[in-house]
Amino acid sequence: MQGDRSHPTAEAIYLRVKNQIPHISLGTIYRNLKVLAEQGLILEIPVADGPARYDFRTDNHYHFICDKCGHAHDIEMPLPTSLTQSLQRSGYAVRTQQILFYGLCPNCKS
Amino acid sequence: MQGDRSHPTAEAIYLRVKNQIPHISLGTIYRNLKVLAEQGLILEIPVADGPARYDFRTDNHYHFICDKCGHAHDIEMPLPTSLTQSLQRSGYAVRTQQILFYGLCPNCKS
DNA sequence: ATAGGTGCAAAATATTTGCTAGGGC
DNA sequence: GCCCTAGCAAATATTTTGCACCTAT
Repeated sequence: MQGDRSHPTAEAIYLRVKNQIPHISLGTIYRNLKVLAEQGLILEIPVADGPARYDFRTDNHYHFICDKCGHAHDIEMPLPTSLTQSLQRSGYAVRTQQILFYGLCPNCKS
Repeated sequence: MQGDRSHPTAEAIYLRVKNQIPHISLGTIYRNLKVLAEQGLILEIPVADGPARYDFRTDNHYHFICDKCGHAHDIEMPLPTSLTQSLQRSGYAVRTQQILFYGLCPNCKS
């Protein structure tokens, strides 16, 4: 699962895990995802008009949510650390950040 | 409402509007917020662990959600347009973007 | 009269929780 | 046995929707 780049919803994870552990329940999935997210081991991505996505990558990167296919793409671009630094100078303690783009992905655009 | 900087939830907006229009319903609030957001006239901000916030500013800016007080602060920093441009060069059609920081705000940090 | 927007309430969706029970030490 | 975690189902939270009605054109 660590190598997963598909940003699945809790539901999708549930279905997948169920193949391995047929009696697992959705509640358990949510419970564990929440704990993992609190620990900072995974990333919870709340999305407009839909269930949250989960990301198993914890290195800083962006996401692009396609309006049409709904797929969440990883965007490989370096984070401008200047933003975080600037915030910290202003007295904010940044725990995590999230940069989200919405629009049409290359596939759906054409 | 246009000058509002408090990033209210639909519920908060409902309560406020109800002062003016006592018989308004929450469903109508949601309905109208959704339309406005689709038109790009307001911004819908999905938040982890809570209801979406709405922002009446449409100029590009960031938000900082405090883990403790839950308040959404406006962060006044210029958007690096290079990111969007880079995405567009890669074939993405960017409709809107959203940069969200989570952590402790200056008030709650101390 | 017709179109568009609304109230109301039910439905749909998403997530959390209480409680009981089972597995590992 | 004790503790931790899970299953299950109910509860909660959030958002959307159907439908009848009202109002302005």
